[in-house]
Amino acid sequence: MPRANEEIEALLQEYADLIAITGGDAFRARSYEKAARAIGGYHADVTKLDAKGFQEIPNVGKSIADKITEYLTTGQISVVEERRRSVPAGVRELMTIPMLGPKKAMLLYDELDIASVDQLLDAIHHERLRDLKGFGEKTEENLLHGISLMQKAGNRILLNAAMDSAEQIVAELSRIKGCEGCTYAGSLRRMRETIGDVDILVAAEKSAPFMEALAGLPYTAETIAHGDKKTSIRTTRGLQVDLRVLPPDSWGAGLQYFTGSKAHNIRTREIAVRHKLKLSEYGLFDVETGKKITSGTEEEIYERLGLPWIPPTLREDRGEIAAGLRGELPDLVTEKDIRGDLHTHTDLTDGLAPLEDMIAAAAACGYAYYAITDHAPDLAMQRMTREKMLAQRERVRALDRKHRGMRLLHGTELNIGPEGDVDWPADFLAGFDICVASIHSHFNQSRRALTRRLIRACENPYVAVIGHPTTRRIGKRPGIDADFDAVFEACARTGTALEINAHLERLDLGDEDILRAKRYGVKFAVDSDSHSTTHLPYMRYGVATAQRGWLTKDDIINTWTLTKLRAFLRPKP
DNA sequence: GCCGTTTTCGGCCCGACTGTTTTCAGTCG
Repeated sequence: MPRANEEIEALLQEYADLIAITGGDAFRARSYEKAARAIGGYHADVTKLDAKGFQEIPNVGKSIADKITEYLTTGQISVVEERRRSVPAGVRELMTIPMLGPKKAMLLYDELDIASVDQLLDAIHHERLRDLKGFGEKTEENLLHGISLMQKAGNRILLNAAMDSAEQIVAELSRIKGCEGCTYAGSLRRMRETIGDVDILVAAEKSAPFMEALAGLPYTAETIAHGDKKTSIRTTRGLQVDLRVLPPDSWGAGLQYFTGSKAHNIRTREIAVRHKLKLSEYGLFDVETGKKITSGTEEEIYERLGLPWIPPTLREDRGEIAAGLRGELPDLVTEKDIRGDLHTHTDLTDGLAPLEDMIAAAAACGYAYYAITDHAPDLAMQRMTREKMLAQRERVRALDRKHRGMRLLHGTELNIGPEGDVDWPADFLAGFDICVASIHSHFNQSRRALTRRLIRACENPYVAVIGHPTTRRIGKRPGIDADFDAVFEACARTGTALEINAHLERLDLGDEDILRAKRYGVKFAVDSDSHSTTHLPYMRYGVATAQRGWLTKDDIINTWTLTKLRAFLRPKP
């Protein structure tokens, strides 16, 4: 279901992990990692390339090209299968725990036969790690913390992974004769940042053809439940998909019910009760007569309850019902309001695509303007220099207006150091059209230090946007512990925008922080933080997150005209 | 395993932090 590029990326990444676990050449492991990333982010579909085309992908040579060919013809890569046999899958799973890399994972397996997270937990609780070389009390504590973080994320998967599966299934089921409507509902329709399982709804008179089709899809690994009204399957990737087939005339009620959230539905049902009505997945009914009033569309149901239609991204019982009753729902930003992307990378630093490719892909998104913001030198691994940056600027200037008239902004993503200072002095920063500044390290400073650090960055006259403000990685790392109310206040005071980073592991700021920040009058920038042309479309998830934070286009600087945006980007007094 | 202003070998993003050690290995961004 994901495109072949992603399948191969996952396989090669797995191979790299297996090499690292079994103590193979670290540089060889790294080669596979680099190739995996390059293939995953490559603009062209590998199934459309020939063997020669594979080697045009950066970091892919003869050996890896052969492995791609093998995968496309046989569906697997034999050396990966071989290595899998010598290392239990659970050992690799251990590596997903923060602080646990290949060496420690293998040591745990070799010495203590630990090959799953549960076994590790058990061993920690029985103090069996104490005698292991390199493991101490603090390590145990960190492991427990890491495991609890993972378990809090549970089996939920990232938004785009669920969306890819759902859209594919919807496309398949929509083709079946008798389908009068088909869409996804649940937390996916509400665009929550992680998804537990996917709910698909179909409107049709007969359910059987749809149930059978779902059970028979190539990526269906097992059927969990199979009935008249509902079928549940698990995909080969472990994602649960529930399909419900509704009679066409109860489409609206079903969609409203299965979209949720539960808390939102409780509110709507309470309103129904007050109107002497009953709302269920089958429709809106008169309590006394039992007669159905309406069920065809969501709009009709909300209307009969005295409400305007409420966008799914707002249905979290965060005041949307009350706002709807007052007629004060926000006019939410949409993807077509976005005029440009203000945080993107190229292969000059850690991006995968050359400048020209990124710009062409951005122009194809229909943007009026686009900012290139490669990393600055304080992220030492990026090896940035003033000279490289100035040379890039010349190329950017030369490409200005050359793609569908799209205007280019030359910017940078600065690193906010431990004391809140950034890479370059004022005179050099003044040469950029836009400076995004973000935290990339020293996450464990005190709350006071972190707060001061972010506020100092806001106070820098050249910093226009704070990138991924909390620096969380969903399911991997919590956000930093800063006093964000103080930061939001500083952003509003200094005219610094906060980013809504659309990277699926970040979605940072998240919806709840956005709601809080908005109350301070802060402006936002919804950015993809693309490191490849294939990342540009993730903008949609940033916009959805902005919607979940109740933002309108006035709140978001990259919906503004270039003139208005440039005024905002001018150095602060 | 990939790559080339270093060109068929010999490097490979670099530095810092952490917890363990008592001088460093492992992990991370």
